[in-house]
Amino acid sequence: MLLSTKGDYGVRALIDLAKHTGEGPVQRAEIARRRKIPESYLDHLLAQLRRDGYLRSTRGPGGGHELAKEPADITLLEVLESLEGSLAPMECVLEAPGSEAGALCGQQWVWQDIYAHMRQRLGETTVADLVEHEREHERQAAAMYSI
Amino acid sequence: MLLSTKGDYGVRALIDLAKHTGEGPVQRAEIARRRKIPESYLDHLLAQLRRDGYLRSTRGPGGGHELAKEPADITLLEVLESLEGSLAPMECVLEAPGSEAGALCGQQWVWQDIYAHMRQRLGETTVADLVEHEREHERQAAAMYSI
DNA sequence: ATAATTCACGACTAGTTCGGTCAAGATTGT
DNA sequence: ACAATCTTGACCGAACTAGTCGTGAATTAT
Repeated sequence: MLLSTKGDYGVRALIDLAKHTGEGPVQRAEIARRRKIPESYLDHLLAQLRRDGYLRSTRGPGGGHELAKEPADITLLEVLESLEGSLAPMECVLEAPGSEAGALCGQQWVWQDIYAHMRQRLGETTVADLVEHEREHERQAAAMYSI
Repeated sequence: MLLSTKGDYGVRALIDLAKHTGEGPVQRAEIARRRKIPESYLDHLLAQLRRDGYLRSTRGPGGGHELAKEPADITLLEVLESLEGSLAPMECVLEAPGSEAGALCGQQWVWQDIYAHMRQRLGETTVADLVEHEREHERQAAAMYSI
């Protein structure tokens, strides 16, 4: 797996926060319950996201977490790289294309192509898109149920 | 990283064998030296590739390893999945698109798209292509040197 | 003041994977 | 017999994963 649960859970949390913008701070426990994330683990991910400026937190009763940016201004690429580090699929894609290490690898050119496509897709997808997709999914589920 | 050194080294070994088809068995030590792979580690990778039918080995003096298939009939996809297991970039891409786990994930649709593209590219690239690319690289390097 | 609520931060842990090494054995050529 | 070569499995340290837990700090309600 390229992504660990960090990238999965962290994005889930951002989606949850994006869906509740303008309703005041959302508590960790709520996010954890709704998105099925162990609460004490979510802690670390929220801390990371806060350090990188994606959300701000307030303590005390009525406190919680809020997005610090517009959902449409947060790309999947930047969030995942914040949570997971580099998304390079293999070591040698990070080497220069003409380098000795790149040539020794033998599959560098294939993976650099795949990596570029991956970053393109992740870079053009925002948290707002993810929320929109989820809302669409909910509408379809509701329609099914009403039949 | 999605790929460990297994996928890297294993493919290097296949490229090396493909380049020496028709010259009789190639020894482990030769491959290890040319491709900069720890020999006793390469051992395991050759064993895996043999089990999956990509090469055959002969023991004793003059023994070594040979490809069991045409280089053009070995795709990068199958080799890497043999060496690394599933290349799924995250857990939820393996869930059904409409499932509960898929919906909970939130980014499933994006990654299924990326995964499909990745498999497409890897599936249409063969060991023969990798060898050809390497030969092209060598020609260019030789041209540079002759100036 | 003080109690209750909520986040903040770091220590700790069990389990797994990574990237190997090493030793003992099997097989074959000379 | 002996040397070259592959075969197999045991073993190992370091790093990473996916958490838990405890203490403390900030804020609000009473």
